[in-house]
Amino acid sequence: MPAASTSLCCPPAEPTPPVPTDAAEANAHLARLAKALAHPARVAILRLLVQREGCIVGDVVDELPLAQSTVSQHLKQLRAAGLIRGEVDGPRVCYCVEPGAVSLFKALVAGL
Amino acid sequence: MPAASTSLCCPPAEPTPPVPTDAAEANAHLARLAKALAHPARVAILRLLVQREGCIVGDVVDELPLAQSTVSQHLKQLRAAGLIRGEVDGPRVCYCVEPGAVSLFKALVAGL
DNA sequence: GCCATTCATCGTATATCGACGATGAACGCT
DNA sequence: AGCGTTCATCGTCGATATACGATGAATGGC
Repeated sequence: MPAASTSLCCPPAEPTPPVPTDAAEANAHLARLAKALAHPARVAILRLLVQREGCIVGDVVDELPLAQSTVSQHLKQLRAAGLIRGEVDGPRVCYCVEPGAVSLFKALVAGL
Repeated sequence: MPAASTSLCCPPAEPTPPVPTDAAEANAHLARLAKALAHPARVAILRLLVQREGCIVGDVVDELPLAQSTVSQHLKQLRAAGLIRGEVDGPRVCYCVEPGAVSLFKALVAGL
C-alpha cells in the first residue's frame, strides 16, 4: 500500500537567479524554459511541486492520467531544463522546484 | 530592390486579456503558449514585432538566418497560438503582436 | 539472503517539429 | 495582358516528442 508522504527536502536551493546576457542567449534560454513547459502535464507537475512546497514522488503519478514511465520522462525534461531538482530519499526520489530557474523564467517572460 | 517599410497597422487590437477558468484549461493554455515560444527563432520574431510596434513582413526574414519558408512556418505557429496577427497589405503581409495574448501569457507565467 | 516497492531507463510505435527548395496564389506596376 | 515581388503552402527529409509496456537498479523490510 503506497503512502502519500509529504517529506520536506530540497531546503536551501539557490536564491540566485542569474540574469541573461546578450539577446541571442536570452532568446535561447527563454525558448529552452518555454519548451520545458510546452506540455500540459509538465505544467501540472510544476504546479504540483510549487503547491506542496515539500517534494513529491509517485504522488505525481497518482495525480496525472499518465503511466509512471511517462511521468518519469516529463520529470526528466523538467530537470534537464533546470526547473526542478530531484534527490534520492531511500527507495523514493524527492522532487522540488528550483526557485531560481522559475523566477528567471518569469523575468524573461515579463521582459517580452 | 526591397524597401524596409515600417507601415503601421493592426491598430486597436483587443484590449481584452481573457482570464483562464479552471486549472486544467489554464495548464493547457499555458502549455500552448509556451510551445509557441519553445524555439529561439519564434522568441526572436515576437521580440522583433514588439520592438517595431509597427508590423514587419519580410524584414523578419532578413533578420533571421533562416529561409523564407521556414520563417513563414514560424509565423504560422505564432499566429495559431494567437500571439500575433497578420493582415494583408497589398502584396505584403503585416504582422503584429496580439497584446492581449502576450499579457495573458505573462499573467499565466507569473501565476506559477 | 529474499522479496516487494519505487523509480529510471530501454525499446518501440506514432506523431509532430524544423529545415529546406520548389511551387503556387495574390497583388502592384507598366 | 504580362511581369516581378511578396508571401504561403506543398513535399520531403531527418530529428525529436509523446506515449506505453517491459525491464533494470536501488532500497527497506521480512
